[in-house]
Amino acid sequence: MVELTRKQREIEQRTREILRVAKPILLREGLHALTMDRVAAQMQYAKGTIYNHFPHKEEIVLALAFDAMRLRRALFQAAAVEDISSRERMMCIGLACEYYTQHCREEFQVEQWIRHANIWDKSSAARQECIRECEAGCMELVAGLVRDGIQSGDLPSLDGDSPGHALSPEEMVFGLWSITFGSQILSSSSPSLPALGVMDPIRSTRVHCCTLLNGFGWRPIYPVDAYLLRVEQFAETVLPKFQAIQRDHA
Amino acid sequence: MVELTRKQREIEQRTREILRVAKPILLREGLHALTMDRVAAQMQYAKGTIYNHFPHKEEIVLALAFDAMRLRRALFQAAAVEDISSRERMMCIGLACEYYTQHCREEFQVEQWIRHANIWDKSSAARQECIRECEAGCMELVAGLVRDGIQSGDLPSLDGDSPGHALSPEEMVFGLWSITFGSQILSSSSPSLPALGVMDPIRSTRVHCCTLLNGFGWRPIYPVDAYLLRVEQFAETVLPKFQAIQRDHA
DNA sequence: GTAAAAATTGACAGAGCGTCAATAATTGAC
DNA sequence: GTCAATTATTGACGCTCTGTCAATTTTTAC
Repeated sequence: MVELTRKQREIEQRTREILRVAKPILLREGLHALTMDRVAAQMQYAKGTIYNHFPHKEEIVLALAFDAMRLRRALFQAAAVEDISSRERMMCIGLACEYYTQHCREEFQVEQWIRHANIWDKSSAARQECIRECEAGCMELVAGLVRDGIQSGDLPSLDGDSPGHALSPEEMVFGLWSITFGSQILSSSSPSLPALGVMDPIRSTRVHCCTLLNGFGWRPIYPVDAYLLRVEQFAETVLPKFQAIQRDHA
Repeated sequence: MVELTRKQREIEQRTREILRVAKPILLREGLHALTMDRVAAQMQYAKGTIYNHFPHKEEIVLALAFDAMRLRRALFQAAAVEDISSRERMMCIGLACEYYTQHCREEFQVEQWIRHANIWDKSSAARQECIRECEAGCMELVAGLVRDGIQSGDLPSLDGDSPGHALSPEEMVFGLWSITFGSQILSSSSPSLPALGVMDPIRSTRVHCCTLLNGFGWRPIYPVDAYLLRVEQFAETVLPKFQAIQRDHA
């Protein structure tokens, strides 16, 4: 649509280059090591030029996080369109989460930075909006699955005949989101987890999700053992897909 | 035990005073506003004196967070000793969490700062240990309840007769911890939650915990409605206790 | 009362931030 | 191809915060 001059393309290219340079500094040495001076020096540009691209380093961090979230969303998307039952697609979303934390470690790590108040508050409304939208997109994908479940009759709805639960689709998403998110944060920020007796947080989280989904009455109801086996099966199917998506993203 | 000279008491007193001064700055204006110069000026001391108490501002933040966590632990403790069934005491722990996030807002907010990598990494091993210990203490309280449940026969154990679940006590704690922690973080860092359809995150979280506990097979098994009512009942009992603890803490 | 120990002070060096006037490069009209 | 207008680049500068330390004051112990 928009015609870009050579110069404009160059500038855009450099924006990407700045992110490429900033990422390892942030990941390996932390926020305090990421300085505009250093990025400029490493790229052989003057500091002012970097400031033309990003008004402060926090925006660099948020831009990196946005990239990371786009990868997450792509994984979710791939998981959500598998040609299987709604509950099983939900299991695949879980696998996407696992894949993201385990095999897209850098992206996962970068994503955490947006929760830091000083970074979030400092960044522009526009970029905040991008991120919110991406997050909402992920949530919407999952909520869509819940609605599919209700539509297909696999999942009793709030005002349906089964009084076993009392949650709207979005509230169910909130529960799954909380438990997945909570486990991931605890796993990544609490190195003492094994010492506390949690040997295999991934397996635990799978079990918890299964328990929650069973509790919602989402058919087919799985005994935990069967569920764990089924997840392993799906993992083999979707893993190559996830890998391809990760490769394309870079 | 230890005899303290007047001077030593003065110094200890001042350490507390520094925290008292720093807290509102951190809460209301954020980390960047919390500078040693400013604390010193506000207390009418030279900057060097403040540095005698804390080697950098990050330690001030961690000290504040430690205070906050001690309050949390005290609330947990009060909840765990209620003279009711193990499952019901677990419900009270949930209420303690809710109380902490809702009515000890400042403490909850301060506690979040320890998750910030730059703050955590910069602080001394000693203070990190204090915090870890306090966190482990909270976890241990909950794990104790799970063991009580198993002992009393209300909760089928891993190698027991009910194959309905497959988790160790610590893994169950991990699940409850994750969902509670996850909800709290999402609620506090995602102001768009209501916009996404999650109107009452506290109620949702209660339902999710109930679902999880039922899924563990923890007797008495509650239908969601009955559970919500029971929680409200308990809330009335424990609220005054919580309030007293909060008052004493200040 | 006095000497040793401990605490306090604030000036200072160092580092990063973000700005901006000066300079250089690019563009487009003729 | 030239030149004026536009746009991009530069790095020195002022500012703020950090953490240190030698000098000074206060406290302690005898």
